[in-house]
Amino acid sequence: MPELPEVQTAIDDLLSAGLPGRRILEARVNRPGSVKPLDPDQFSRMVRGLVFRGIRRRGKYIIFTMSGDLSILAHLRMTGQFKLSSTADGTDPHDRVIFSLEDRRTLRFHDTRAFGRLLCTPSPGDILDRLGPDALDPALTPVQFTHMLHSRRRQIKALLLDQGFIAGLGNIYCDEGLYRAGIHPLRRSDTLGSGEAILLLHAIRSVLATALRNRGTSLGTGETNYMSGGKRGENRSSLQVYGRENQQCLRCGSIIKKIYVGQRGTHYCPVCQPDQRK
DNA sequence: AATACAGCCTGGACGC
DNA sequence: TGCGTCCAGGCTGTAT
Repeated sequence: MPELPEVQTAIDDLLSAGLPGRRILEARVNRPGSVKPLDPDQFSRMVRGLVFRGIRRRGKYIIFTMSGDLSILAHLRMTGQFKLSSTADGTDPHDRVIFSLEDRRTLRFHDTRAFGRLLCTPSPGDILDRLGPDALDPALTPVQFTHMLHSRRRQIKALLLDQGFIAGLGNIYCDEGLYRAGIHPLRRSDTLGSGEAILLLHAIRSVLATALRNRGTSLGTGETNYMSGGKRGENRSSLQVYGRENQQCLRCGSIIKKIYVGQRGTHYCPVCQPDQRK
């Protein structure tokens, strides 16, 4: 599932493949829903002739800075991937949007489950300004993070998943961060001591940094599996709780539990993350 | 303000 | 083997 490390890996791969500087000759939208709320013709007309200038990330959004003061915002959601091919390969039914580039390569937005979106806009801030600070933004200090947690009173796991609170975390790295910080996923955010809050931010960043080094987490195989640059991510072996329900905790040997928090599967160790709800 | 839940999708895992 | 059923996930919109 693309979360911050997977999105960053996708960006890094596009950068090293030399996407910046390339011009879009034409865009074909195979699935109208993938460019909503624009309609396919509108989208194609808008991006035709634009040149990729830069690629950045904010939370889980990819921001392609384009010529003409436009941006293309991409959200991969569950199964979105960008594929850059040197030739016009055979058609794939899951290539939702296909960009023909001036250098004869093709950039494909491949998305099995079709949850992902591409948006071309002059004002990406309309969307990005709704996000909280990026989890890896050094401007987010432990002290600020502590204040943020104390100003809300929600279950910590649900809060970390809220992109308007902090941007970039998804289900996997939330569970991993809470585990490493020893915090129960149902703890209310305003009951965390400042020591715990600081530990949590550090744990989250450490989990993300490891995942980034491993090029993200790929789980199963096949169509729904995360890949970038034609390669799987190697982070799965670094996961300590996610997907390990009914297995032993690697730290204390207790059995990892799975519960649901806000309709999301949530994995934790009942001993290492004691329930101290107030 | 927080929570719940449907809806968007479809491959893959599972049970029979 | 082949069918049916359920699940996974991020995010938005609506209702409570």
